[in-house]
Amino acid sequence: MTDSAKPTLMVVDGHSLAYRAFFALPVDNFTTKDNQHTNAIYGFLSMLVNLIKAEQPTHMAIAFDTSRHSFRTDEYPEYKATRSETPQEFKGQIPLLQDCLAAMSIPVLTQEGIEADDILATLSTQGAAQGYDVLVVSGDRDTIQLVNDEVTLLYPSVQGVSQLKRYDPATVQERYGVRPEQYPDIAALVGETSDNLPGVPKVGEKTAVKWLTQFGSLDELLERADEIKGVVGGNLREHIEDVRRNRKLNRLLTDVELPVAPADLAVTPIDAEAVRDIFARLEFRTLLPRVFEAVGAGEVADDPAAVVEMPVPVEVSAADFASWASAQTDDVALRLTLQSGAPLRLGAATASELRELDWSDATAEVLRGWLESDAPKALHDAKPQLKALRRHGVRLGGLVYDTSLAGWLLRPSFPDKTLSDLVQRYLGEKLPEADPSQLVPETEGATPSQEAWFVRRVAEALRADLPESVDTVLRDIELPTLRALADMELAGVAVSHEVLSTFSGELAARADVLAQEAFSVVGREFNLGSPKQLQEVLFEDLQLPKTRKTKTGYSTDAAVLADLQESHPHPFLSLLLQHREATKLRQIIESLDTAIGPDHRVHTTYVQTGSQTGRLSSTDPNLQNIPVRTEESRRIRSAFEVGEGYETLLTADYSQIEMRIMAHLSGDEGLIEAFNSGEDLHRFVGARVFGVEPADVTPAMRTKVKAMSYGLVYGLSAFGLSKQLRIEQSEAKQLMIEYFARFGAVRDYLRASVMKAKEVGYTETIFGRRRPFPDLASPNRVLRENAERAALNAPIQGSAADIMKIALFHIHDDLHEADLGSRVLLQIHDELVVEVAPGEWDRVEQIVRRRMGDAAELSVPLDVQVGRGRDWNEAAH
DNA sequence: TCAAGAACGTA
DNA sequence: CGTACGTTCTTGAA
Repeated sequence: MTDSAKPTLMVVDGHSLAYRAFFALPVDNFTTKDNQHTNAIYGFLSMLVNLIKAEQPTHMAIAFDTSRHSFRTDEYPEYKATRSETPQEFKGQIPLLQDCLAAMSIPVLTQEGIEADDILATLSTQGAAQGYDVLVVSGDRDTIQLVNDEVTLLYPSVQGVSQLKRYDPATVQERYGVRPEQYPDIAALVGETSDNLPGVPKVGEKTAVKWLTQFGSLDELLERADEIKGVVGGNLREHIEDVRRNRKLNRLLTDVELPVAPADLAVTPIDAEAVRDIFARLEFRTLLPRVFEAVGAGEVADDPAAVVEMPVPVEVSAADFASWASAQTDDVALRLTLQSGAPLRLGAATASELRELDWSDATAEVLRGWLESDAPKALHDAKPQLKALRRHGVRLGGLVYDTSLAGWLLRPSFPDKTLSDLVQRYLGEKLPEADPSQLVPETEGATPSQEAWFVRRVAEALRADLPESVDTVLRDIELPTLRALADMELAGVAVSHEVLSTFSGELAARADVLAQEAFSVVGREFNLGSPKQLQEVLFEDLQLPKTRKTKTGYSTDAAVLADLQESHPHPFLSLLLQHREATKLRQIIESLDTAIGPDHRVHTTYVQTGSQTGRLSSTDPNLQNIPVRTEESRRIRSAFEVGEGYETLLTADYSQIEMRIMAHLSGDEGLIEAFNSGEDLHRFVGARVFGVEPADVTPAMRTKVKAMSYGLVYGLSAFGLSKQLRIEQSEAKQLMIEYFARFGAVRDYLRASVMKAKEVGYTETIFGRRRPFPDLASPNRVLRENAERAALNAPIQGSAADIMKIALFHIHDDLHEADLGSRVLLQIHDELVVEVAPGEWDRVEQIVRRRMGDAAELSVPLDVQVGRGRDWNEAAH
């Protein structure tokens, strides 16, 4: 504890601590929407706030290095020369950090040619002499020399910047075995690798301390260096000049001419407005109250925009609700709470009023008019609420905003899903929630109208943040898609339990037989599903060669086993593969079977915010990965049947949509011609690449260019291509050369597209959907190259997803508007499954073909394949 | 009971 | 050392 009578001067090495924060905090969580990295700033400020709160300094300053150049480099050019280049992502944060400090009225000190630590040394010396308790905060060990009875060092521990270790003379003595002012002597002898200051070989801390204790001082030691015996003695004598130089360089300057004295550094009130501004720009929400709390000055409440008094919820009758809602001109935020998919209570919020009521069939009738009208409504995660209303015969109209979709569009990589997450991130507040683990919660959760009020405010914050193109995607693509998805989920798809269970029985019997055979081949029984036990059998019992390494052992995946089978044929391998196949299919069937509802249909849930690219995902169960590749596995698809009261299933899929998008985006004339020629794509490309007539393209040639074409979309390498095609890397490389010789614009486009992404920090689809890629600027090669491949793929996969969504909601809306009974059931990325009502085939087919074909205006046609059948398998063409 | 990893299904 | 997903199973720690 510091003496409360004395003022406390805190001096901080801004550079070294921010640098530590930079490496301690994951950049992913600290990147603004315009891709400014903020991890170092956040980490530093967070630490500073904690320090201020704990230490209550009366005077304060933060020192920064100006550049790497200093009087030390003049003296010894190699000083710090081995330090790797400071990452650009770090450098860019320093000016912003200094802006923050300026707003917080904390003096920032820099001096040309002088390092931050010299400034600290000078101030701490002056401060101690003038009767201050001094706290030096630095990540540089050289500052240990400053410690004395008046000066305490706070040094970050290995755990990171949040944990500071306190060094007073006793602690230094205990840790290093010498007095603080002797520490530089040790450092001089041992050397400092990070500063590129070599010391005496074979001399570590232990030896240095021993010598210093023995001789009393460094000068004495160097004077009598010939008294030291052995190899280290020789080393010392040989490196005596290095030691002198080190000692000279690690002595901190205590007489730097500074424009300020300790007395000028008195803590002054912060500029609340400026802090709020810059924190908003850096998207720091939670830090703001912490800063205000720590400095105890400037109330958050002095900004009227920041204080938002929540109105009191008013319980109303359905009739009152209806007339109140109808009178609103602005958006109304809605929140319908549910219990097992059924409406419970409805809450609504405007900027100044909250209304709520219990849901019942009677309220449904009274509210129907307003709910179904175009009166603008904002919701969070509208889909389940839409579905609940639909089950009660209400079709919600006027959905103009969904904060869950908006939050995802702005930051597709963030896991923010719940309203609570968004309130935390965009308002920096906590959504009141009842503790679910308590029967009688201590804190009340928010009521529906209070939640709606938060929805409204989050929507406002998001509207301000969303770039225009992204807002267009929200309105013109995502919201209409949401309505279609709600209906698709409600409809479900008819699945035959009989077909599934027959198949499942067969597979179970087969898996048993295969397992028994496998056991007899190996000579013992074990769990075929356990990779661990499997490895024992493969590599110990059977003595097969070790395969590709995984984190936990050796891989036993299908590709590896197939390779193994080729090099070391063994009956067990094929039995194992067949067993895997049978059990996998059975697994899928079982999960599908248990998902069949009382209506004999399976209702998946489409997660609209489930991908980073704009695709949908499907869960509970996932209907987007139903097997199709093998003849046998397609029996599962034949269990997906046309439902009672409907005539047939229609499937429609885009052929090669991603390649078409690539042709469009790249403008490659060869590829565009390929799609306009009507020739089979891979045959056409093969003919060009191998210089033969299309008719003379062999299946092997076709396979190669097909793999290459698809690989392009994923950013594949010659290595990857060779592995995929099981050919030599040199041949793969040659294939790529030939390919690009004919389709060079494709390569040019892909290159340019990644370059552009590096520049602006995000990729964009044809329709303006964005995906940020902070890692494109990463100094870590693996991270950066992964980001490059993903950035290559994102506009292509994302544009395809946009196109399919546009087609989907148009079809959905057309069917509804034309009063047709037919309905879309499934979306599998580039395929739709439609249940066609009796007598509607022709009209439905026309709508589907037209809407899919016209979903986007590309420089190549969008080819749509349509199939028809009683079940999904039959309907596939 | 939970999380991580391996494996594998789809586009 | 090819993108994007979700599910199941085993395993080992809690």
